[in-house]
Amino acid sequence: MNDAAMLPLDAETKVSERPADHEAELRLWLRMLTCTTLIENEIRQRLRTEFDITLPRFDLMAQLDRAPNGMTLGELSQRMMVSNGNVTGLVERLVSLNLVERKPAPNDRRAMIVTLTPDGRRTFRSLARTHENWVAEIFAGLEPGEVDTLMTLLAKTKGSARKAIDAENSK
Amino acid sequence: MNDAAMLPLDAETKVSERPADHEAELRLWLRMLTCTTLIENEIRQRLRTEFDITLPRFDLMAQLDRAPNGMTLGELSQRMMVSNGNVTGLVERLVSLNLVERKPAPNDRRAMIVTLTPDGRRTFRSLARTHENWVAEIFAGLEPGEVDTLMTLLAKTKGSARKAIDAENSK
DNA sequence: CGTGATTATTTTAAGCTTAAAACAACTCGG
DNA sequence: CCGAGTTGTTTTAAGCTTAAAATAATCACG
Repeated sequence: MNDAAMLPLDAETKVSERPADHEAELRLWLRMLTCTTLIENEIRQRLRTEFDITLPRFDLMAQLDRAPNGMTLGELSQRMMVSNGNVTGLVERLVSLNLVERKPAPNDRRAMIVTLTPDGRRTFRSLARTHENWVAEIFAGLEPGEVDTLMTLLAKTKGSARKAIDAENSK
Repeated sequence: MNDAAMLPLDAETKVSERPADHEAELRLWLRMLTCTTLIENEIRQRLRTEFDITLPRFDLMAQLDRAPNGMTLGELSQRMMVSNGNVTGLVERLVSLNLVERKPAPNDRRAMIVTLTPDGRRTFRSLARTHENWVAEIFAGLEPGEVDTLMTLLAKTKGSARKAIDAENSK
């Protein structure tokens, strides 16, 4: 079945040097990406057509909603997994819509603290309720047990990925 | 524990109208997104620093590599799940690098067929080998059985999402 | 045939995103 | 206390991405 199984591999041969025998992982990655993109595109489109807001703006507001005292731009960038400059621009646009506020941090003159405005919080909470229902509908075909299994396996995947990334970064 | 459990819900109340009792699905979606973004960012960065190519260009070439006779721009756009205009631009840039070729379709004067150039195919195949090893390392922490389970559950998730999307689109 | 709807692509404007460089403020060891 | 290195943010240039409108060719069907 598997080409690799037929090769007389030295026990010391590193995974990364073996010829193409990682199809299962590659197919898994592609499926994961397809699945995520499919859902993400749908949510993006619904946010736009039903609420006239972009997905990145929604995501940024979601982060702030969980942080009662606001967050610095750097924290936002880390949690959203996007670059610093990206957050600068997003915040600017949200400030101009009066959905978030940006004020200097009390203890560090370099940092800015971003918070939702009352209007922003009200708006986000309303969007979030609908958004949660969309997600529920999208995942409605899974049994509760399957949801749990996916949670666990994705947590494990994340751990595995982190490990590979850290190994690469410490080279 | 759950606010919703304390409300006197009518048995007829639709799922989509109940207050927030879909936390499990929402958390699953966020974890899926985090996991995918983590891996995607890493692959994007490696492609850039090690091969000086962007992820979208790599993805486009990957599609073409699987289609010996090339594909139209529309097919590319559908398979990559991006807009038509996006593909137009990507192909232009890849043509200017001599990695892909664009020629009129024989049977339809509206359509253009895109193929890898010999140079493009050689380049892609080389990148793809390394890419596959990266993916294998990233998923190395999963047992083969776990990979299978994930494949199955993601397929089911995709089906569930498709169903929800189609339902929405046919309204 | 001809015409109205559909399909394939490109164009446009706006916004998103990154990497890298620049700048300012902070930290800490000498 | 001061300078080197670090950290937080912004700026820049390039590329990615979308939605919507425009163009052009095909198709269906009366």
